[in-house]
Amino acid sequence: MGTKGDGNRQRIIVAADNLFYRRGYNKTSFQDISDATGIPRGNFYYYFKTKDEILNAVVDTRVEELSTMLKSCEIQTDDARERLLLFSNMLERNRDDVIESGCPIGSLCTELAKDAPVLHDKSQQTFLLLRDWIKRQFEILAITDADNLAMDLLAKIQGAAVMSCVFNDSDYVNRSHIEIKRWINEKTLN
Amino acid sequence: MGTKGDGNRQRIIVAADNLFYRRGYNKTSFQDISDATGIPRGNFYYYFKTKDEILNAVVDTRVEELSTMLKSCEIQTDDARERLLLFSNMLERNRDDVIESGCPIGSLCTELAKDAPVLHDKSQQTFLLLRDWIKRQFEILAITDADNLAMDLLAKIQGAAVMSCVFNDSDYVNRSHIEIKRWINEKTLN
DNA sequence: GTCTATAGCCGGATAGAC
DNA sequence: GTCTATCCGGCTATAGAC
Repeated sequence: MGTKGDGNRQRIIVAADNLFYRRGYNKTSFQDISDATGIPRGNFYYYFKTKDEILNAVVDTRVEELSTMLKSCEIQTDDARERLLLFSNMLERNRDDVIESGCPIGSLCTELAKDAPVLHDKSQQTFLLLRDWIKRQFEILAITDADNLAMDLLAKIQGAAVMSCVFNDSDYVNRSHIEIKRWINEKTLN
Repeated sequence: MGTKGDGNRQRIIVAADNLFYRRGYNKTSFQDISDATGIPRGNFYYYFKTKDEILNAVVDTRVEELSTMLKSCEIQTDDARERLLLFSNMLERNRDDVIESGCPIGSLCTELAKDAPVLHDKSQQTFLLLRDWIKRQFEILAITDADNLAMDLLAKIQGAAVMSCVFNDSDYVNRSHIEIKRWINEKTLN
């Protein structure tokens, strides 16, 4: 804590986070992270025992950051419907990245579901946080099947992310964001 | 044609298809395909110059097989609404595989979108075939925005695939298939 | 057409000097 | 804490015998 190494550790996590997203976990090498940070390959093992540990740290960071963002939605308004719309607006800001590389959360999870059960479980944590938060918003509104609705909203978001990435289609992204907001209103109004 | 080698070529494609799906393209090695087929590694280069060429052959095969399946839907009924429902039933048969490894088409495309533009373009072909076929069914029913509806249906399917794989949730898969059929009926009836 | 051997590279991980 | 040198294994791909 407070030592110089913490800065490097953080820089490794940030660079790895970005590379895992743009290139995928399996295609990202220590050399790639070294190139991005300027920190020599061999040095990584002072901060992390294995590549898997870097992934763990990346997911922990994502969970923390997402948690902070969701809390900021809660601070901005007490209306759970408006919170869900704020959350949807947050997604819109990642438009261009999603077209290029898909959803950072969904694509990582899908990649790690293949032949890497331990890492898949870890990457799932980001989804669990989201699912629970969305569910709570529906519960606040006294809507039944809150958990199913949370799954449906996440599915809508993931479906839109896959399609916009597959077809590199920015018009589709815009359409789907409008549709997501319409859906939130349909489910939460009256 | 008709030579012995065509049989081996085909066996390589089938094994690679399966492995690309279960392990991902990047994690699948020639050794893996060799283990699965019994054909020695070095022998692959008689049939394919590079790993990328194997992917090309795999996608070509998928496009052909999917095309055959869609044509069988067309033969079974002239009612485009029923065709879409038949297509939805086809998806249901892959339930367990989707929970384990996601959608074969979507997950491959998402993986290759990252840092492999040429391969991404190739893998897109399967989606283009689907999109066009679904669109034509809506057009037959004289429904406007046929292409947008095709995208919406594909997005629903992809979203459901991602979520069921992320959470290994077979209840959710069942729910989502019911919802997809309800959606098809909603859009095509009256 | 089939198979073995191996080149040549790059990956993750380690050892140890400073 | 930082950095270099290096091991070892697995990878794609090639050469060439049969």
